[in-house]
Amino acid sequence: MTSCAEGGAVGDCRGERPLRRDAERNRQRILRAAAEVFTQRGLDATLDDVARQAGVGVGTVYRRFPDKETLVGELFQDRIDAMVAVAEQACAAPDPWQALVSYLEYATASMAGDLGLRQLMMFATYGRDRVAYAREQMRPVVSKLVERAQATGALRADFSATDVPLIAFMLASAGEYAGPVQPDIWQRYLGLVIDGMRASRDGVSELPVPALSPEEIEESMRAHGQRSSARR
Amino acid sequence: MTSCAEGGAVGDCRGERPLRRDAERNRQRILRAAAEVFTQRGLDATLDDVARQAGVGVGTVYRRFPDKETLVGELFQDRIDAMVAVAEQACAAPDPWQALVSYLEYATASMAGDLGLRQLMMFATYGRDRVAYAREQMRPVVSKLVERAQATGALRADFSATDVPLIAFMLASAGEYAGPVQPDIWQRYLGLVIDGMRASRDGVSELPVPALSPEEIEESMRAHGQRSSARR
DNA sequence: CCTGAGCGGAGGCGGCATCTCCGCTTCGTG
DNA sequence: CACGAAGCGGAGATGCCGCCTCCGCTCAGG
Repeated sequence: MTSCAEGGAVGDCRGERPLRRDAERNRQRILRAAAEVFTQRGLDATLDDVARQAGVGVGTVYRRFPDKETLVGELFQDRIDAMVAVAEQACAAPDPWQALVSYLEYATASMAGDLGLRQLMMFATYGRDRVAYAREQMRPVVSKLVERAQATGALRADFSATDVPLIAFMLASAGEYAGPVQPDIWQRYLGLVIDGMRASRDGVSELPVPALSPEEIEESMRAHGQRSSARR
Repeated sequence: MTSCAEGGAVGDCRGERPLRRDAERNRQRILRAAAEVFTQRGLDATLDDVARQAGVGVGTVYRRFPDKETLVGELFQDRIDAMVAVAEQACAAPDPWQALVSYLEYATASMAGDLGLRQLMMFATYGRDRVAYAREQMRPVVSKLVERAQATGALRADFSATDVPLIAFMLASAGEYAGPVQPDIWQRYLGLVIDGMRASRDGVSELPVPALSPEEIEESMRAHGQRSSARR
């Protein structure tokens, strides 16, 4: 299918044929649109949705990306990489407790703000090995983060490195529910969890975000009902 | 459609016509099967699935329950009621802190063990007003639970009654992820959160469940991948 | 100006969930 | 026991939806 491998023609052909300028522009539009759509509506979103959002025809999308999986992969690769990179940076921070907390916050924020990423990381419908590899890289780094924090005595001893991804996912899920109404509510529960992670404490640290009001809860429920019928 | 309202026949007819014995038996089977299926696989499960599980034909299901919504409603009504009832019972407990914790545990356990209930309560695709009504009833009771626990000084002052349902949902979501591998993992994070809810503490309370091993996390991911492709 | 890369979007295809229909079975009553 | 009605099963009608293809037209750019 490659345009040049056919007849054993001239020279090396593996360089990307440079793509006409308008085509390249469309490619970028598609990428941007896909990011937006998958982030907000999750991986269930249609490539037709992406096309509409990008303002191009479906055909254009499929010409550029052979299928959904490829597009999703290309899109989230760097976001996953970032996850690993931030963990490594955190390792270099001076205060081990703060380092762990920051990382947890970063991980949660990423997943809370991005339904697609959350689905990708936790339910592996698409980039299984990609994600598995990232997780593999992450593991020792997070372990180190946890051990160090425990060594200073700030982190409770029964906390485990594997708790980190699960907590991030869990908090992000809370955010999912309240998403349309108060997207940052996860910060409140992260605060709570962090206080629970301390080896000991006197008093409490202030929760960064106010609780939802009963009306807001009600509204969340309504919004979710609408969304799931509108989306499907 | 009622069999008796047709011709202005004898006496009162609103009593349920008693249903032949085998039919009643099947009805029960269906109800039991539906409970099992919706609990384990969520509200997306098909009525065909329910029929298969019950060992009856689809037709039988549809003859007894006009549509999915009716069946789901009938099924979850008492589970929702139980949620309210337990809250009220908790109010009567002697130790306010323990009462709140017990209720939180009960609510989380219910949702963690029942995907259908979780979807029903949080995403309201089906019994919107039923759930809304239950929530309405629950609200003052939970408020009381929270206020009392705060009055004793055990519960941090910035905790709010609306945090209760969100926390339950959040913890249950963690359980959802680890479901097939370690269904009780939510208890671990409930422990963590509870320690975070205390106004102050010295040291930590033991977490009731060990963390997942890296292998178990891996396995969860794999299981989820399979499940979502097998189910759809 | 002219050529082919690129475009759009209708529509083919396959899959899936809901619900119906009708010939056969079973209950239970006279 | 016999027979009418209640009940049953499950193939399949129906409608919907997501993925992807195809072909006639457009327009970038040498």
